[in-house]
Amino acid sequence: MKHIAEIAGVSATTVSRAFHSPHTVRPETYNRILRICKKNRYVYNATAGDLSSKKSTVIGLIIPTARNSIFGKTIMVIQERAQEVGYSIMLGITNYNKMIEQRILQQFLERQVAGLILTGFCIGQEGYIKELVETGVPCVVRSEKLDNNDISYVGFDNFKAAYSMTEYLISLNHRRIGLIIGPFSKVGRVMSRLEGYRSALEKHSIPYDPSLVIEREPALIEGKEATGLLMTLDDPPTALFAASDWLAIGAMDAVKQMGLCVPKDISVAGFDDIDVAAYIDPPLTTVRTPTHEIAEKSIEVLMEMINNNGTAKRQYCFETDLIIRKSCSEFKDKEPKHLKRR
Amino acid sequence: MKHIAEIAGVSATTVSRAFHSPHTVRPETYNRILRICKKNRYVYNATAGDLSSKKSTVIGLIIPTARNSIFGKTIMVIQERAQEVGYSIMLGITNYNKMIEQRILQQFLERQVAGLILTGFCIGQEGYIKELVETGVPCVVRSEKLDNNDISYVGFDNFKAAYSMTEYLISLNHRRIGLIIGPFSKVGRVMSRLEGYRSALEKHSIPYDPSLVIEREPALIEGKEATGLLMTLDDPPTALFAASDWLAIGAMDAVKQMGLCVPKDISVAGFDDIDVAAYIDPPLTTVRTPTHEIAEKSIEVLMEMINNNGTAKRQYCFETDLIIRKSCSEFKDKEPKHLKRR
DNA sequence: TTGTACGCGTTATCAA
DNA sequence: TTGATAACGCGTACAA
Repeated sequence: MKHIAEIAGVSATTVSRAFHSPHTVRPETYNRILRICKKNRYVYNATAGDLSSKKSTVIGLIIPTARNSIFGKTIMVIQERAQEVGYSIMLGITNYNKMIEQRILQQFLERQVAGLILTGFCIGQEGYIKELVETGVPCVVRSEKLDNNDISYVGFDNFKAAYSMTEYLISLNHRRIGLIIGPFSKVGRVMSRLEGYRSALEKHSIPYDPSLVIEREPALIEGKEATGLLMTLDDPPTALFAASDWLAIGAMDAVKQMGLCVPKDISVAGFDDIDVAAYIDPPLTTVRTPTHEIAEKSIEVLMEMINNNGTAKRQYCFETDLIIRKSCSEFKDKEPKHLKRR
Repeated sequence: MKHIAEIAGVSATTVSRAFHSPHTVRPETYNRILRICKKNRYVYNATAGDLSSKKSTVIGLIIPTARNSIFGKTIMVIQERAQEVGYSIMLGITNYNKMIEQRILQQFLERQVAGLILTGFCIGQEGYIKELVETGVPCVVRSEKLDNNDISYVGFDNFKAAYSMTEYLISLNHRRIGLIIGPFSKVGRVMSRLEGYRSALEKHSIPYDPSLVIEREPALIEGKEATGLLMTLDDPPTALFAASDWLAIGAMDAVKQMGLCVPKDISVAGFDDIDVAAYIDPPLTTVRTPTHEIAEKSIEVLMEMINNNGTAKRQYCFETDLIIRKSCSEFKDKEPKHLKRR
């Protein structure tokens, strides 16, 4: 910049002004400066600019995994919106690991991010996050509904969503409902799902059987393996609720390979309503979460907080929908192959 | 830092040293400093540090879309490796749009990224990229095989991969092979795929029919729609080569909804070998690209370049594999329903 | 082992 | 409309 200033015969200050407030500099000078910048391939140093102005134009986005396409969508929406208002995205992936989450958070803070979008957080981090917020770091938690009123969030009710799917399965006369679920021991929103499942069972006086619940990371192969375990139980389930569509698709594959038929022999339900869910055979009955809306609202809220010094707290809880397709059917006693055999 | 220094009764320099070369400061002093940092919740300002040391510990990653799970994998691997060596990832998504690509590139440059990992680049950008490289910005292009020797890349031969799949379909006696393909008019590596297809046809003296080629962004719904178009042709294809698994899965769905059977009535082949490809019914025959290896090698090469002032140029071209599953079969005259009907 | 002085590339402030 | 000067928070060189 100093260099450009010399060539243009003006002060560095004027060059700086040419960038952030062009109207305050004489058009003539302005054009000359710009021309010289082009010619000398000058690139503005946003790092120095941020330092000097004590601002920041990067926001940190933390997600647990990028394998899942719902996070892909989220990333796209957020990055696009951020771009529009001149912000860049720093991305961190935790793998559901608390240590990594901590490290990334620390890294982002050191990088002076203007704000943070978290996808929930690991169990035991709430205190830390709260501290952050108190320090004045704009921060919105997405995909989760928090009890804490001090933290902004944009999410949905995981408990309720899982509850209603479980209840739907129960309404189909299922009593032995297997649950293949994400890392509930690590992440609050997944724990809420488990609680929703348990609560629905309880409501309908169905005893909770821990052997029907398997904790797995959301991936096809995990769903497949877990299903293998579940189906070899002495008293196997007649329905499988996989709290992630990937797990569900993996589960369906396992079931088919056992020579069983979905939903005739066993019902399978998912969670998320990813795009493929409708393309699977049979199309997957699942819970639709408003991924797109959440992503949009998250960045919107964050920008609002940034422009208000992190003061404004917003909490949005979107509705989820039960998407009934063809992978679940009513349980009729003794019909399923795997039960008959015994 | 100055503040911490005052409290600790040392100079700011010493505090600084306590962070990046602890061994040069007396243990006693070191511990005191660290304690005070904790107590005062001091967070290091990496932005200022980078500015001062004229280094940077963030690398820019540019991808066309996050919807595709192969990019998800890529992101995870790269972000993980980067994390390990203390680098942060800035993410940019171009949506296959040249203007956006330009803007993101510019933004990243202004942010003083230490290096760049590009997923190919839009047609017409090569000059710009080359300029970048000449300027000394460490830069590796992934997922593509470049003709240009001045640019580092870690990719595979898109031409060859498409060629061999097309040839495989031809070996199955198909002569009318529909091609549903990504934005080849925008992106070089997709164009290579198209050329591979054409070249294979030519080799086997099959005339190229433009009406059999449809350009779509890689998404389920696009594959579905494109297939609808293709199947209503006067002389419809007997095989569909979708140059992305998502397109292929969409295509299979369309085919099924027409009451046709894969592969009996029509063969469908994909590209990428995403995880679900094996879970679809019938399992998808596709081209496996070494996503994981490419991601790993990309970041490895980039780090190497960064440590060598961007001097070292590396070019890696990995092999792709034909994964033969069940979605393609030999074409026997007059057997397919949609041909019989006519 | 520690401190001083200076510079990194920009913006803010104030004065001209 | 423009410029001089002092920050911003840190690293580096050199001296002590």
